[in-house]
Amino acid sequence: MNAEKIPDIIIGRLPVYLRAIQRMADNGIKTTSSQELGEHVGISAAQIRKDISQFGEFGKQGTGYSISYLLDKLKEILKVDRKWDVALVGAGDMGHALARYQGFTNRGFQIVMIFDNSKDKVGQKIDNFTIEDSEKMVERIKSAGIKMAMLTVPAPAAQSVADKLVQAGVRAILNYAPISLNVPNNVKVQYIDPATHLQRMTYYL
Amino acid sequence: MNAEKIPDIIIGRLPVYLRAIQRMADNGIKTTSSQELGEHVGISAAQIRKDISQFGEFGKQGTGYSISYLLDKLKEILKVDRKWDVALVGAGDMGHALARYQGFTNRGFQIVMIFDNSKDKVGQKIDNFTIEDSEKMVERIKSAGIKMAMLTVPAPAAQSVADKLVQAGVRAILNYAPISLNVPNNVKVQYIDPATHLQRMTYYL
DNA sequence: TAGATTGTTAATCGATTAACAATC
DNA sequence: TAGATTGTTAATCGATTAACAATC
Repeated sequence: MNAEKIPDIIIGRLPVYLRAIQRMADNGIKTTSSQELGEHVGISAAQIRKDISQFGEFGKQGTGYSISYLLDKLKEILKVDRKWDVALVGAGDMGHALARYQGFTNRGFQIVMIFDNSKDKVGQKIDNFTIEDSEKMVERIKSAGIKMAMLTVPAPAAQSVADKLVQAGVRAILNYAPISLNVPNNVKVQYIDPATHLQRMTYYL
Repeated sequence: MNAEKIPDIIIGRLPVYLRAIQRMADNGIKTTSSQELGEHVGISAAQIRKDISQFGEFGKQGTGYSISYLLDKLKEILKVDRKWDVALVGAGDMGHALARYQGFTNRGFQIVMIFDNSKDKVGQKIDNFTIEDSEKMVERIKSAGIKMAMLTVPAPAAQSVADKLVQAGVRAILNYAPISLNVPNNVKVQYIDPATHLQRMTYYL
């Protein structure tokens, strides 16, 4: 493991490699090469080798990478060799879809709390979860030591909820609200805004 | 308008600028500066000026940018000064959430068809939409001339559905399935995979 | 006018690619 | 061994930043 700072852009590609390697593992494949992996994810073989080699020598000349070994290493690097508790804020349609999404559990995450500020929704159930009152959010997150949250509230509420999440000790926010969030440097935000993503493609049509 | 090729990375930032400018317009603000806009979106003022100036001289020295003018120009550049028809494939929880999402219509998009391959779901309604049979998808999309699609099918089905979308003439796919898609060069794909996005942040925790 | 802010240039910084010795 | 493929270096390419003349 290298002590120098790894660029964000490399960290951003690792989950894509991990996803592809996991899929190969699920298909019973035992080894792969930077070339083959590159074809799967649409990235050059040279870049994949360079990215991976930032963290150690995980391959073997002549034969490539052991899938199970690389899988373990990538999970370890990304710290998804454990399961992170995640709070979900906003129990609208998108919140419901995420609460019921089956794809988190194999990939290092589990939703453990759902909040909403509507008195109608508080107390209702989504599968096994009971929607809790946003008023108790800071306290609940803080005492549970939760570091990650997903934000599916309307845009006008998003910044003030984000502020509360930060106050509660959350360090990583997956933001579904269509607005840029202002957070301290030590807090990470990832944005998912379907309209923004669509707008990144229309230019080329 | 500049004839040279604009880098993808710049095109990718424009929707973020557009979103912020739209918000300022909604708040009744009339002008802004590269500095102010930069603070809102977390990008340096120099970069914003450079990005915008690729497409023309939209600002005024001393006073900055007219919000309404910049709004119009950004929409025009991104081709969201019109409304794009979008097909939605996969009527699971995520498909339902997108079908009911209110955030597309002001931003240049409208879902016009929803497909699923489950015989149970075909014929059911989501708000005003009737879920259609995937078997008719290629024909329906082709005859309607639809160029954009959102993919919310399970990962194992995603590639084959993407192939059909391409065959139907779709040129832009917003892919919610947790898998890298293989498409021709003239087809754009954007990826939304919440687990991948979360995994981009755990490294820093 | 004086102050503010653009658009743009040049310098810096960072990322990607090509190439190949090392070696499995 | 011969063939394949890594890890790494150096070269190239591209993106960001700093600085400032132009000008509103």
